[in-house]
Amino acid sequence: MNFWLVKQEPSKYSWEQFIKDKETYWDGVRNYQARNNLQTMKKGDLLFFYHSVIGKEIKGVAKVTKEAYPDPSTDDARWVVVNLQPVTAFKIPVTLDDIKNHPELDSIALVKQSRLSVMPLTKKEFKLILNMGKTKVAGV
DNA sequence: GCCAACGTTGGC
DNA sequence: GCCAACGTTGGC
Repeated sequence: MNFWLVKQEPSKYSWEQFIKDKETYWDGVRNYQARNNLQTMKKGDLLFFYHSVIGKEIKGVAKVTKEAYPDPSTDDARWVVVNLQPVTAFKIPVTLDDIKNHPELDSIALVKQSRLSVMPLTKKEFKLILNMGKTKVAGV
């Protein structure tokens, strides 16, 4: 299993909306590096959902329910989406500051590559952040 | 194929 | 709301 972090501005698509929808496809990625990460995702992989710009915090955990397929929001064959379902909300949101202040997390892509919207995490990093959110997920 | 111009993202 | 960083585009 692989671990990921995806970003979205809550004014565009929020965690709260995601919970209401129960499932969504992650569209609008128009960056090759992010796209390549989407294509690498496997069903059952776990992701953190991060709110950029407003909040700047990780809100919860989601899982991949369908692997990459062509983005229905464009005719351009280069872009893909995956389907995601919410798994659990964090008891405590983990902020960008929390991550920057953690010695083992201050060099992850979220901090170093602020414009990348889909990025991989190691299992160790995933566990650390999960603990900071006071949240548990089966199998991690 | 280089690189200047431009557009977008996202932290501040 | 500003602007730095960075990715993309297009002229040469």
